[in-house]
Amino acid sequence: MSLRNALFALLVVEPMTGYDLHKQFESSVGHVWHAPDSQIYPELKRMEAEGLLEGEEIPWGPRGKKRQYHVTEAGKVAFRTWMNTPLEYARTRDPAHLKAAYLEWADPEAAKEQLRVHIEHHTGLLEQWREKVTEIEDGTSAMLNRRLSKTSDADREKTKAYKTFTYEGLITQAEAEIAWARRGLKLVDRLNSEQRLPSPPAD
Amino acid sequence: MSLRNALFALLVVEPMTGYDLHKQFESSVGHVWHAPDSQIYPELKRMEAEGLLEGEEIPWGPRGKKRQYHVTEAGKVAFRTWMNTPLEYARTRDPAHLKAAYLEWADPEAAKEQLRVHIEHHTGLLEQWREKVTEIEDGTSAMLNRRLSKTSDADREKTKAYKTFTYEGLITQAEAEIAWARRGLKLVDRLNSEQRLPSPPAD
DNA sequence: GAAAACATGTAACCGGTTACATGATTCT
DNA sequence: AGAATCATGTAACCGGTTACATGTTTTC
Repeated sequence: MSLRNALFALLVVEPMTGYDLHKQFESSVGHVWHAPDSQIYPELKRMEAEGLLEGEEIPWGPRGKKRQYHVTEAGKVAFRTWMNTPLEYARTRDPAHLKAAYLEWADPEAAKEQLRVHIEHHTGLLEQWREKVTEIEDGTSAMLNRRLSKTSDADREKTKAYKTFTYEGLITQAEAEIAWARRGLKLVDRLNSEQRLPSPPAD
Repeated sequence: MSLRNALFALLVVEPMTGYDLHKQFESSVGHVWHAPDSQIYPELKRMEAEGLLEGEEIPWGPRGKKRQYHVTEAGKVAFRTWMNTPLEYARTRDPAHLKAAYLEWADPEAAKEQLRVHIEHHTGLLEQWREKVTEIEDGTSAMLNRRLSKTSDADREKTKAYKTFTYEGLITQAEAEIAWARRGLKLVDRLNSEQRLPSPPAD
């Protein structure tokens, strides 16, 4: 049940509405967790019902209103407990590698196209993550600055360090995927050129 | 819908029963895909109903029987089509990295314990995958040998090469995770020793 | 004779996705 | 006035997990 903890992670920094959270999932945190609004709003209600959050009605314009949630003490305890509990590792389910294992069933061109898409996908991620690291280092991340402004001096360095550490991990992952797919492209070429050009007779 | 394609991948090699498939998911293919029997049997029935598989009742002992499935031509077309279609990349949902980003909320000891578990988990995977590569190279993989015996000479090298390629990719991933978590351990130590031992006065 | 492995399911549940639905406010 | 954004949901569905349920055959 990690959606709940992703929500905690954002709400311990500052109170937010469901819509604010939804936007966060589209950007920064969205890189490690994503959820559609249809999941966010009901979960917030459940968490409030369980006493982990407290919602406050805030007027918005002449007739509109919105509900801003903040984490209660019970909520902080729950979040801290989750943070201290080791993860359970689920068995892998990796379509990209499943496919790679049976690539002899694909047309060579289709195989290459898929490896190219793999490279593009992870190149896109890589760029975003490098940007994030730059933002953290330059102090130009709005979200992180808000978070740091509410953090004690002692914890400020930690907060930044762990964020950087996370993104560096994701960068390493992406780089590994790209390198792997590049090797795959060469492999497809090699396997198919050999087929067309059999080894010369040993005269 | 990749369970279906994982089943195809196994059944195009040779006919199998649901139980055989279930065992496969516990071992070799289980590294890139896993499914419990409660999912396998109904899916096989559905695939048969759709004409993608054909099941054959096989007597087993005096009273027992089992159902062995083989892929029909329509099934092969479906599998090949999937193999030629690029994957859609779903948005990430990565509990380990989500947690890492907020590690300042965990006790330092709990944080380190989780990084250690991460290392252990991926070390275990690494060992299994290295074994797989060795098996492929030595020709000691029973499953792969059965598969190769039904493969034309031209495709034999491809089959082996793509399998090796896949496992090498998984090895790189695991190594990256281990290296990352090791850096994390050092980071936790550094951040907490600094706290206890503030920088000496610049006299 | 007992245990391990073979063989095949059903049912309840759960987290997540997709599609649908609606209305207010702010910006241009 | 219209578009973009803010704001909040419901409902149907789907893939996957967990727990439950049952019987046969082979091996020791």
